[in-house]
Amino acid sequence: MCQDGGVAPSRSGRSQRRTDALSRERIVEAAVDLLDAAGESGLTFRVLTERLATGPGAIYWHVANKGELLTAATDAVVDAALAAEPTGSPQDRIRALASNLFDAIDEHPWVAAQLSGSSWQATAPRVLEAVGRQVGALGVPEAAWFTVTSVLVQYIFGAASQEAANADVLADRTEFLDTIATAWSGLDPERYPFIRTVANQLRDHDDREEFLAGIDLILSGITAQYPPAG
Amino acid sequence: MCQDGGVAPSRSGRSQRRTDALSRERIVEAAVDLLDAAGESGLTFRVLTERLATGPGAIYWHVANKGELLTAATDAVVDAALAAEPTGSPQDRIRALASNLFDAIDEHPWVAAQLSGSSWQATAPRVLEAVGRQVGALGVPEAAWFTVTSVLVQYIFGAASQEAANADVLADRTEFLDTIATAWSGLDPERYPFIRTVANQLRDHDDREEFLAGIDLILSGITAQYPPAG
DNA sequence: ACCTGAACACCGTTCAAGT
DNA sequence: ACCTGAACACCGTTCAAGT
Repeated sequence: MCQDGGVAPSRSGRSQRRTDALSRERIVEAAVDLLDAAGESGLTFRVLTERLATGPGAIYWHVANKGELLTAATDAVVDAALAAEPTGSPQDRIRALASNLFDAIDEHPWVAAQLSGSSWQATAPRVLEAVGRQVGALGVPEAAWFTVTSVLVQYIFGAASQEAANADVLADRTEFLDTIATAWSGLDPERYPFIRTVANQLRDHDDREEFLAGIDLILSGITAQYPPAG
Repeated sequence: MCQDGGVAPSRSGRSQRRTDALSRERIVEAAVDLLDAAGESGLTFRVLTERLATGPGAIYWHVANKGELLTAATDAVVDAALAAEPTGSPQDRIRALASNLFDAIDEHPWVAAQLSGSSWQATAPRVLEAVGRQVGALGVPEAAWFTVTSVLVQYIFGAASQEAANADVLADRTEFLDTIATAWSGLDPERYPFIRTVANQLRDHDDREEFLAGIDLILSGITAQYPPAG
């Protein structure tokens, strides 16, 4: 709880450790930990104050309210995912960016719900910037930059969100897919002919692979609609 | 409120048989109303019991907990959006389905957050079935049905969710876009060259049009990767 | 400036009791 | 079977008071 590990020798009998003074950064870090451990309902001010060994008022000094804390936590995760500069062809870079974002949401499933809420406002510019640059490099005409970039970003977060929705439900991946596939196989064939046909494809598919296949499909569409100048 | 002894013979306008008895259906209906009116935080058991003139225990008799209620409400909205059978070419039908889902989330923004949570489990089969049938009709080989359908559905919900995120923040659409565009124009040009270039495209864009352009882009990709048998 | 901690209004949920 | 309503544990947030 209050491990000190402090470098500074202090005149403390019962004084607060200055080394781990509370800060916005430390609060956000703890929030991410709690969210990772137990999902959105795992982040409460009581648990947070206990973890940080303070009172609620201390946290409110650094953070306006729970919403802002959630936004800051989301921001931290997305920023980390965008930190690595991708290399290679524009296509390769788009795949790498998409991969990193997908993995980040997979590891922090609570981010998905945030991004379809008001936290999106704060995060959008950085994500659009990172993807948009590569769209420009792809040779897409400037008039279509925004549209094309939006499609990619919306797909990335749509796919990652559904991945997160699944991750929420069951930890064991293959067992989970098996359960769903079996459930789907049992649906009324009159009403769900497509689902039944496809149930077995679900059984041994790889989410990440499927996701990247989707990126490639969209990249194909971009090339088809905006062929590289030649 | 208006407690109405039996089945009143109605004569004019919409005939609405009112029964006093509480029912799951009536509860879900009220929940959707509350969510529409004030978002996710607008749905509380207190407001709900008041609206339905009962106690919490009565609601718990019909519904297991708040989560189940939220899932049921989400289901109701999505089902309504899928109710209309689309007509025309497979492409037209996919556009129509996408439009209907987009509009449904635009009208009920709280649905977006639900679909990236556990409610997705319950809703997925119907959505996939509706879209998947058209993918089959498109001439896509069966081995790719699931992948292609997933891409479309993930894009639809990704785009709709971000639309919902925006809708949450401000009611007035054009004023909102203007605010964002202005904010974007003010970003550091060193770090956000793409965003700045694109800020003006944002100013007079139409969300729905943009969304449908995205659908067309993906349809292009499908045709490029799986050309119709000649 | 930064932090404490009791207090407040509100939340989802339960349950003995009524019909 | 269906409903009532008081009660419970917990939540985000505030604020007078301390350093």
